[in-house]
Amino acid sequence: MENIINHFEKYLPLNDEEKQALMSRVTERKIKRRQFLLQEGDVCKYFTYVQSGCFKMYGVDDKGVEHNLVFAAEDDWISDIGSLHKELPSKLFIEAIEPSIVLQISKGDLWYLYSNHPKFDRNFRVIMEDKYIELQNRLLQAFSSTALDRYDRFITQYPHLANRLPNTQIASYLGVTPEFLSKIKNDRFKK
Amino acid sequence: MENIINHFEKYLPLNDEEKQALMSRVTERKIKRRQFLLQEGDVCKYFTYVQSGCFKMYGVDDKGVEHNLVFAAEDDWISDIGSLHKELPSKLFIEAIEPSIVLQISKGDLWYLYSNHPKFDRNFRVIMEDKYIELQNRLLQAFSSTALDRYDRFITQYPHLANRLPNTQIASYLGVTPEFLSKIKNDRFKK
DNA sequence: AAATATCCTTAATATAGTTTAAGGGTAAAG
DNA sequence: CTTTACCCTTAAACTATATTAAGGATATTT
Repeated sequence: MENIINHFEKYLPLNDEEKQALMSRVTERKIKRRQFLLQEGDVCKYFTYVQSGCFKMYGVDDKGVEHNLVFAAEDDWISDIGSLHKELPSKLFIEAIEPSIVLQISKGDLWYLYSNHPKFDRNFRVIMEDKYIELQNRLLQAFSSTALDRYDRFITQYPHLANRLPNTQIASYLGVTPEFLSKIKNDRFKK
Repeated sequence: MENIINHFEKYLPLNDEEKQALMSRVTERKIKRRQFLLQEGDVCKYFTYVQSGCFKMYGVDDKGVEHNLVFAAEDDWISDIGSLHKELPSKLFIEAIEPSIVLQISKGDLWYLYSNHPKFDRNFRVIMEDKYIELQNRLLQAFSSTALDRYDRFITQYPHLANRLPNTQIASYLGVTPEFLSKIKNDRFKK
């Protein structure tokens, strides 16, 4: 629980009342490797804070191939925002890559925090903005640079993830096959 | 001015005081074709509502090729959120594709509206969410479907844009060259 | 209305990335 | 501690898309 409080206090200090409100609205869960927080067709019910472990959020195409949209490790958030806010069935999966511990806030509790403690309003808006910016950069990269460039940037930008994740997951994030990523790494090493 | 009020009232009705606050914080500008609202290296100063006309927001790669991230036509918003909120130099351009009329809100005025009229807070959060969802879908598509599929979805999802925009702009949005888009369209027609 | 700039198409050649297949290596689960 | 499942690599054949080049068609600007 301390982690999530520290997380918010990176932006703005919380008073005791706010800490209390947050802690009472959050549910801790232990998640096994390969367990799902969300499956395609279900409505996303929670905004999830990752206390420890690691998750991927991905879509599956017609051929059954998975495409990783985002990873979330310790001290990060994960949710299908679209499904959560509009209460529509998700097209995505959220799955644990490692055994994990999460803190979840339901949509109702999130609304409660927003309207009773405006500080959370601002905090969550900043979180959303950061996520938006991340996606925008990713999209620009996807269109304007080669797979090798994207790999280079990935390992410099997310070194903690690059070490932990199997290459097959990184390949899916970069938008290439594992075979091609293997080739990229080999070519890169030779230089 | 009526347009922007109608726009907000799609979500929630505004009272006179709110309408007044909005109208007094908004600046109308006439923009010529090819005029920029934002250029790479500048800090994005405004959240812009498009009353009439059409804009593109794009990045330019090492080779000088433009990559369209989003379009915004009548009754839509456009801004480099990252640059606006963090006050950092943008890596993007926002340029008019047609002669346009816009209503702009500065960051300061936006903050004023948020803190004095909570309804705008909710409205702008919904706008942001919608933009986020749009980007997320676009990213998933970029990785999981072929250029032909992306083109098909584009013309069914944005028919009003598909008619108006030159193919070269659509190609840049889809992430292909104009030559290849031309081929796609030809193949598609033959079926 | 003329002049200029931009846009669209076609086609040949080139390339980044995929597919298929197969063997060996590593980590998870019983 | 063994077995099963997953992961990584290599390489050859294949495919979607890029590049280059060039001519004709539309718009915009003068």
